[in-house]
Amino acid sequence: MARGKVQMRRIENPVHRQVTFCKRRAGLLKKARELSVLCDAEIGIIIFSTHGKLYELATKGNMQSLIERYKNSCAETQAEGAETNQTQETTVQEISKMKQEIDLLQKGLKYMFGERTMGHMTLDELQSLEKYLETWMNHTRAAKVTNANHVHGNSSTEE
Amino acid sequence: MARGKVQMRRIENPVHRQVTFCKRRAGLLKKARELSVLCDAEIGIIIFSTHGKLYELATKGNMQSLIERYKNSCAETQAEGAETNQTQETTVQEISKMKQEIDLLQKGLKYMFGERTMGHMTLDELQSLEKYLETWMNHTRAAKVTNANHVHGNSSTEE
DNA sequence: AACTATTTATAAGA
DNA sequence: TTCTTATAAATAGTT
Repeated sequence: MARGKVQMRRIENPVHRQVTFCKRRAGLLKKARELSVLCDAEIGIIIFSTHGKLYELATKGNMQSLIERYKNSCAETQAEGAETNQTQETTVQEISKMKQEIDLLQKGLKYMFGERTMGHMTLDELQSLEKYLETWMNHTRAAKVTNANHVHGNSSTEE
Repeated sequence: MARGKVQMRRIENPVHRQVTFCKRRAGLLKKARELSVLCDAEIGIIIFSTHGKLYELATKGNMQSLIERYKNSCAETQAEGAETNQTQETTVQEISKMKQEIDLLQKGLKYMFGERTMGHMTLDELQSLEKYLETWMNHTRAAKVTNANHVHGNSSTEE
């Protein structure tokens, strides 16, 4: 991009290619961070060099949680295509809320499995977490009953 | 970057933010494609807008295969770390287990927030979920006490 | 969506 | 490899 245009094809000289890779990789990640901050977007980037070395960026949380969100989003898109009906109106907000919950739950999980991240959970977070767990457990128990009913007999309304 | 520098913070004006998001997103994806071609790298980008809309790029194959490669690469890196010191031995397994838990918890969350995915949870999954919630709630309560203690006084062992 | 004045990224050279 | 610099590219504000 400077001192001469660059042809858009693989750089054959390995030294040039390596140098360009370093520079442009840095540029790409910088641009991604800027986009994330300026526009409040969540961005993940995975780069494998020619030789298989991994470089990554996740602007919120970690790559794992981003991948989970990605998978969910894909699943939803497919579901929308199948449905095309009204129940999607509130989905954006619900998803946003879900994301927060998942973050909270992931923190909790880490703690539960013995990592020393408890220090990163505030008292407020812990209290929220406990509240969710309680509510949730009730839901789960109710679901278990319903689900058991379905298994044992009337499944007329299932998908 | 043109006609005036831009402050590196969230653009508050929603119209400006949206326009910038479009422009910079296009720029970022272009840069990624160029890097991939010039340097023969495999690149994946996942972008969630403020409103949760997904944009993605995978320069070789599809995102799914890239994610698989990413997970393998991470697992290898962790395994290497494990060889160096002993306390990492079980980390890969723990992470794998955690991932399963998160999947379970996400399913549960979806149900809790009223999506119709309950049909996708088996009775077994619901029972596991309930068990985890119970165990977890106990942990959380214990943590709350510990955390409160730290807040109120002895913080001698904190980082 | 198209236009430019500027800023930013970067290819080549030191 | 890191720094410099001429130039290409990206883009913020405008129309």
